[in-house]
Amino acid sequence: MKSRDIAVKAKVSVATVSRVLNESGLVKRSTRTRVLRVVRELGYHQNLLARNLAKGENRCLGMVASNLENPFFHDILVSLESSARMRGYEVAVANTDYQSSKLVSSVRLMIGRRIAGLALIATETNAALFHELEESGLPVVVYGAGTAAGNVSTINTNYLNGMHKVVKYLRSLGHRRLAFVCHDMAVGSALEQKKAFLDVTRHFPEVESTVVANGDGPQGGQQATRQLLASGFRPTAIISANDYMALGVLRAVREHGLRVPEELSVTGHDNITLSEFACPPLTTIDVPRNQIGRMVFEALVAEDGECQQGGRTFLIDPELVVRESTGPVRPQ
Amino acid sequence: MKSRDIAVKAKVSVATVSRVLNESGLVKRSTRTRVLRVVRELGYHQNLLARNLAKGENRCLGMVASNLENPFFHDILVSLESSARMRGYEVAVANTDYQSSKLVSSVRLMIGRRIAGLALIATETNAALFHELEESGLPVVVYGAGTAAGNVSTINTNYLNGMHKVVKYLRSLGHRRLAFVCHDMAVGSALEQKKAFLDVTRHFPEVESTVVANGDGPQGGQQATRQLLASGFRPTAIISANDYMALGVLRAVREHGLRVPEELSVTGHDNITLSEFACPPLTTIDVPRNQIGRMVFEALVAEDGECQQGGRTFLIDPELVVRESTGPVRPQ
DNA sequence: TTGAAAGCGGTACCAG
DNA sequence: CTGGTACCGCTTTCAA
Repeated sequence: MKSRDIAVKAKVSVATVSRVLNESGLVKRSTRTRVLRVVRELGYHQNLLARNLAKGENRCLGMVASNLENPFFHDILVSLESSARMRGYEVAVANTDYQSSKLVSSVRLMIGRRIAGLALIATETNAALFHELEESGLPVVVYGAGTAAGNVSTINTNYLNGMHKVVKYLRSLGHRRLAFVCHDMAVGSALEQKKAFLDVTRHFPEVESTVVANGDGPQGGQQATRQLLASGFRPTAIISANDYMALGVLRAVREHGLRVPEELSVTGHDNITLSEFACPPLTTIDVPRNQIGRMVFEALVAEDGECQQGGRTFLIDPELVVRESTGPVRPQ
Repeated sequence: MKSRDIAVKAKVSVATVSRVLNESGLVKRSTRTRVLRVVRELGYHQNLLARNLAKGENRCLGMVASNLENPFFHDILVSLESSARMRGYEVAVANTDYQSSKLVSSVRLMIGRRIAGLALIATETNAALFHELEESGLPVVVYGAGTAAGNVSTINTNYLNGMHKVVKYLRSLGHRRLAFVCHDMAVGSALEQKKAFLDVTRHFPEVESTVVANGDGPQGGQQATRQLLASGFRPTAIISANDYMALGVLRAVREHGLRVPEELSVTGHDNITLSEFACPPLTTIDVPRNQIGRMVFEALVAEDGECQQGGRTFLIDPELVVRESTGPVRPQ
């Protein structure tokens, strides 16, 4: 079914059909209703491929994320979608599962689709791809990596600051043996976060620390923690790279027979909704996903609806949220 | 940038460029490499809008779900994506947030995109839309609602059976006062599930029961449970419509000062990954999302890669998974 | 092995 | 207000 069919049945030209469907140009009321009736009768749906090709624009943004299963990424998507929807854009998503190859193929696919802007909310990176993106002129915003330039904007969380708040807080509770549980991806924002932990602990010479890594998610957190608790190092507090992993950390700690926070404190990062439903509710670092989603949209689409030009830089300063998974060190 | 540009720079025709990019037709080795070099040099990406328009096919499936934040839906998406990818398809997703209006607009958008098949994994329904879909001839598969016919297949979970297993199990532990916590959407699969609860409890005349509803997710489960515990009815076991809500149920029970399972048993439904990380780990009904994802793909795309024709029916018989959130009733 | 040209289903400009 | 028509960028015969 094509606009021609509608045109014939409604005894008008395709141009007119196009006009009524796009509410562009003037059309006599009677012809408009006639066309619309035929459209309804025939159950016609415009071919958006043709439409976008002809118009040369595609009001669609792309977002590629490392792991949409992690509510952190998902929340950003939801927020971005809502901003986008409000301005007549839709957003196409792709998951990379932390694989660089999927990152590349997803991005290529999106470029092929002629999206109006691209959000890279991924932990992993790919230098060649980034270069390609810079060349392309496509508005791009990347979270947690790289530097703003030309068409690419960046949004970063101040991990150093967040980590400092956590460690200072734990120190105030008397903790001196800290463990950091993080992803095993030694790139992008995961790396930043790990560096932040190392940097901050260095400033507290009395603190002993260790790092243990595994996959993202509860299972990853659980595995890493099992490993940690079996290692001989006996932390009084575990700092998790994100809340989603922390869920697994809590489980592993419990299964080891340790009570939280009486015998071991645990902190998360991101303040996802689930962190409040953890047991006990997680002390964490709040990273405002809503705000990030809005920033992404702003970075990609200018006020006037045109594509954004200059590369902008956004920095997020996260806050500490104290709940029940942390407490003072008790003498053994 | 267009294929014309490549053609000019490589001193060939656009037809040839098309041939090498699609590996269709024969091309002399030397020209092929020349074209590919130019493509790389110029960082050219095919315009997929034009390509799909010209080819008249779009190897892309659509999935619209009620709430991708609920890991149940998300797992189905992941599974479908993996099946699709293996056969050269991609999948476009849309979220409806349980709103019928979003359902309709998302589906229309997908039809406009000329997707090859559509999966409706949504709780809510819309009669007019379903009718429209039947007319369209587009391969459709719907989860948890409607009946197979023509181009539409259905996948259903045998809620009755699952519910029977749960109630029988709880009865064997001595429970006689049961509460069912579910979504407040009185349509589609949510309705089926509620009916299943009502039907099954009717078969156990000694059982007292009540139903309380709220939004999906932990907050919904929490709210509903607060309401329940304040109502005066004092259940010995709470059956949650899904694990994601159950997370909130557990929290509300805990915050009410009741211990699970000693003072109150809780069950979930779906067996999402998180159910194992709940505190205590949830007794639940396993609904195999992987299998559902594969079924969806099978229902949409035939073996030979053609569109599927006949409407098929799949029925899933879920299993009980006993963990630590349920226990025998203790004398008060 | 390659090129020319007719679509694919729309949009948008120009006449009338 | 409405119709005719030249594209949009790519695929696919048909000839050469």
